[in-house]
Amino acid sequence: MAHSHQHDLIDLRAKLRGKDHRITKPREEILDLLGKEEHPVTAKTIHEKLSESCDLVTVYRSLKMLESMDLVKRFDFGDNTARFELICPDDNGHHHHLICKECRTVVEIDECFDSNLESRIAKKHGFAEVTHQLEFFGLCSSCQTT
Amino acid sequence: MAHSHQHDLIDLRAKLRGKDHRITKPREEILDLLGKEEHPVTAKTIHEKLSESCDLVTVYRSLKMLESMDLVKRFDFGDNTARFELICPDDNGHHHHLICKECRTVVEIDECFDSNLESRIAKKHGFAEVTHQLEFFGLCSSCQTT
DNA sequence: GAATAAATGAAAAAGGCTTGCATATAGATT
DNA sequence: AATCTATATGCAAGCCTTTTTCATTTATTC
Ligand SMILES: [Mn+2]
Ligand SMILES: [Mn+2]
Ligand SMILES: [Zn+2]
Ligand SMILES: [Zn+2]
Repeated sequence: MAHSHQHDLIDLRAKLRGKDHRITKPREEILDLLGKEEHPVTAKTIHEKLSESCDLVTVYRSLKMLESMDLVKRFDFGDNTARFELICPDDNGHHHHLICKECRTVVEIDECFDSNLESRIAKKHGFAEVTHQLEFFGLCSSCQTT
Repeated sequence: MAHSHQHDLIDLRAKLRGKDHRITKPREEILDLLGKEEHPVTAKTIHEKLSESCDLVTVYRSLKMLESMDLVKRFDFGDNTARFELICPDDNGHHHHLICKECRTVVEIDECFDSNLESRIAKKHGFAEVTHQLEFFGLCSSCQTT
């Protein structure tokens, strides 16, 4: 844990260098915190979990910056609240979720549709750099028994 | 146009009857207006386009009601603003969009991935009534030349 | 036409997120 | 280690979408 954190920080320094971006306590701690989360979390949740507290505005600004550096990815579960997840190298941030409409339980999904669909759509409409946002919604086993 | 509107209204009456829901001018006109749109529109846009104006709150309330009756579907293009589209019978409201990250141009997409993916995911995690939200984002041909 | 349950308007507020500006601090320079 | 400078932060204010409250109006039933 301590080591992987150390590693993250080295990576972070490398990524931020030359961009005139600084390593600050809030940014460190936000990354650290995100590294421990299993699912996307809201800015508010992050703010509440910070041990060395900072302003909520700083959390928003940090997240925006980390997102722009491709260290963090933003997800949208359809409740008017952005959620953030650390981008991990194996899926490069590209994965999806299954969310219970009732209790809001989240399951990480590692499957995706065939990429041909996306490239076909891109080509058909002359679009470039096409990506997608895909989330599944349903009723988890507990919530079905109502 | 006039006829299809008439038809919509008959449908509407049928659907609302028995639910203690009433046919009102704002609801009629919102449905009428949505029937003319090619892409999802925001509550604000709808409000601005209403000829017989009503309060924006009424637009929100009407949309929520129409959504709950499965007459209208809500979409999320990732800009913190809900967009609404009339559910048309041929796709039953299930379709997706391709949105230009730059100019926000919207293309209606009628393709989707194989439904096996969804049922596999549902089964694997014990979820029921699983649906999905899928939107594509990219750069349209005009916006690529930057 | 009267009764009644639902819908509306108006004002206020909630909630997420952003902006402006003065102050503090990271990282570079000496 | 002290200094410098651009970047980051805190705080207050504001923006924007959406919701809530409550008195009034209106659609539908009888
Ligand atoms: Mn995830
Ligand atoms: Mn559409
Ligand atoms: Zn559930
Ligand atoms: Zn474009």
